[in-house]
Amino acid sequence: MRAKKEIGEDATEPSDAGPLNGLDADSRQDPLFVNSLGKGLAVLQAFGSDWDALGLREIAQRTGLNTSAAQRFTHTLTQLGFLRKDERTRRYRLGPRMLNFAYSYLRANPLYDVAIPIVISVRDEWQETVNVSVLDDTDAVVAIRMPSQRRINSNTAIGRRMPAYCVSTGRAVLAWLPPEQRKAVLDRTDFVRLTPRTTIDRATLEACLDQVRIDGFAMVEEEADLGEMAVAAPIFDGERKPIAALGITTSTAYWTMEDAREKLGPIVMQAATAISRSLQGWHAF
Amino acid sequence: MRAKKEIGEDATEPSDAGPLNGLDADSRQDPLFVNSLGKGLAVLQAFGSDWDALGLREIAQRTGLNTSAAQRFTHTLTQLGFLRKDERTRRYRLGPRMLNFAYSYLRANPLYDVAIPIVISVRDEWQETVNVSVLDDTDAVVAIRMPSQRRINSNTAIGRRMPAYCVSTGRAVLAWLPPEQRKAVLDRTDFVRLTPRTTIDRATLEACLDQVRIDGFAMVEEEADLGEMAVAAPIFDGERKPIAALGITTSTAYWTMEDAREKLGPIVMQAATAISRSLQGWHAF
DNA sequence: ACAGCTTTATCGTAATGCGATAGCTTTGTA
DNA sequence: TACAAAGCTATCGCATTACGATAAAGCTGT
Repeated sequence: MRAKKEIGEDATEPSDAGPLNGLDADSRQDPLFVNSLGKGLAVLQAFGSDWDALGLREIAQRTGLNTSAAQRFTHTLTQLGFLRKDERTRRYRLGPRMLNFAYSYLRANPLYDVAIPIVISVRDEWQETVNVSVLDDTDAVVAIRMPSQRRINSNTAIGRRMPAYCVSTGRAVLAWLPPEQRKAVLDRTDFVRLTPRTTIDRATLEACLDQVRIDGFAMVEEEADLGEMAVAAPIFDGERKPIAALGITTSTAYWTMEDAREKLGPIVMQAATAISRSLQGWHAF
Repeated sequence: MRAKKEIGEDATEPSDAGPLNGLDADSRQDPLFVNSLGKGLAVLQAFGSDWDALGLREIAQRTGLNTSAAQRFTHTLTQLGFLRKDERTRRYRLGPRMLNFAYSYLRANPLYDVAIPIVISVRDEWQETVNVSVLDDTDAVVAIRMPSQRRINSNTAIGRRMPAYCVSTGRAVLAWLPPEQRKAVLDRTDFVRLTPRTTIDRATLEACLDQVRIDGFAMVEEEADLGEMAVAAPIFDGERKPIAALGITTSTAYWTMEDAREKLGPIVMQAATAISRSLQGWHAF
């Protein structure tokens, strides 16, 4: 009975195998993969943006775990302080300890220290929302965000993930990726039309990225959120790898494309360049 | 009973069964606690604020795991995208996915949406660093931070944790906790002298908290960081439980205590009150 | 090139997590 | 108020899963 189902090798086994219905595709044939850890993290990720707390049953449903497993994992996470439990309603919420991870990430990354003062001064000078996003595979993830007074899109916060192809910061990084990497990322990308103006045609996008390289910065108008436009320029690490981008997000109500191109383009380029300069000697991966 | 037999009906098993009794040794008393999850999260938390990536051996050392375990957990976390591995140096770093957790936490909490516009307007009007911290047991954890231009303490970022007793936001919350809760928290607190001016005497602190209640806000000067002073007022949930505080942090070079008390005190009180007002109907736990 | 150290791969073992189930608490409805 | 339904908690035997020792393979530096 040991056997461990080595894929198609179990002629001796009485044809059971089948309905093990492993919930996680990755669990099956990777002997180094610790399933319990994956499940536990899945529980944490089950907490979406809902304002109400989750009951055990709902957590189980969202993660695909059975009640017993959900019970064990919520219990463990509560003990460790990552979840909080309302003893009265018996529901769970994420605890402030979840912020620890962001802190560790930001502090362990020179990008944060270097970019913060620059982001702030650009924001204050132009009174527009400024952010720095890093590329994570096919997504652009907001790492720093300083909202302006007039346009506070509060559904954006640190950690927000958007498909790179349709946001300015994402495109700024994509444009400077080595060709084969750009191709690889776009191959993995799932092109979805987020607004009527989203570019979902691969060829169009590639042409756009080429133009971005010529311009030195990326511009996007209403391709991710209606009413928003953004301008972004790439940030490079010490090996000239594009790892992030600094972007200004504003409203189509305040700027025309032409104005933005003319005025904000040079601003983001300069700011991003200043950050890259301070990142000499840093190797990201 | 005996379910689980759907898979591979093996009656052949001689039912020897191991005596799993006894032998608890030092294993955890808690049968619901999933050790693997705890260890995996310990690995994530092993990444401190160092800028250099960690090798397997160092991770093992920091977490107290042996090499094999560290290997499994780093592997798993890398697969899941939480760690990144430099294939050349074979070292690990936290990946941007770590920011997901912060995003979920912030978005799932009405405090964030409500506080952001207020924090921004206070910051812009006074040109001082404004933040909102939530109480997590004995710690105050920064949840929102808008640094001013003139004082950018970049070693503070979202998620920074400070002992509640020595920071203004922490004291503002402690002061309004119900007496028995305040006592319980302080009982658990480890009083450490962070600067020469830190209050570490319990009685002095309690008197200070009582005064905070009278004043309506907390003031702290150089008790956590030299050269810094801060003023903070409590934020309440719908059940009038103090859950967080809004604070202004500034430099002793710009303000005297008297000026700050007179001018900033009312500001933070008003801002915090406005936030609390919008939090009616919200029950935190 | 060799020695020392770190990382990767392998594998037998038993401890750990699994999941069914029964008892208990809360919520909803008449 | 009582009853039913749903959700949560506690328990337990079993086998799957994680454990950790070890050997092989890669680096690093003298």
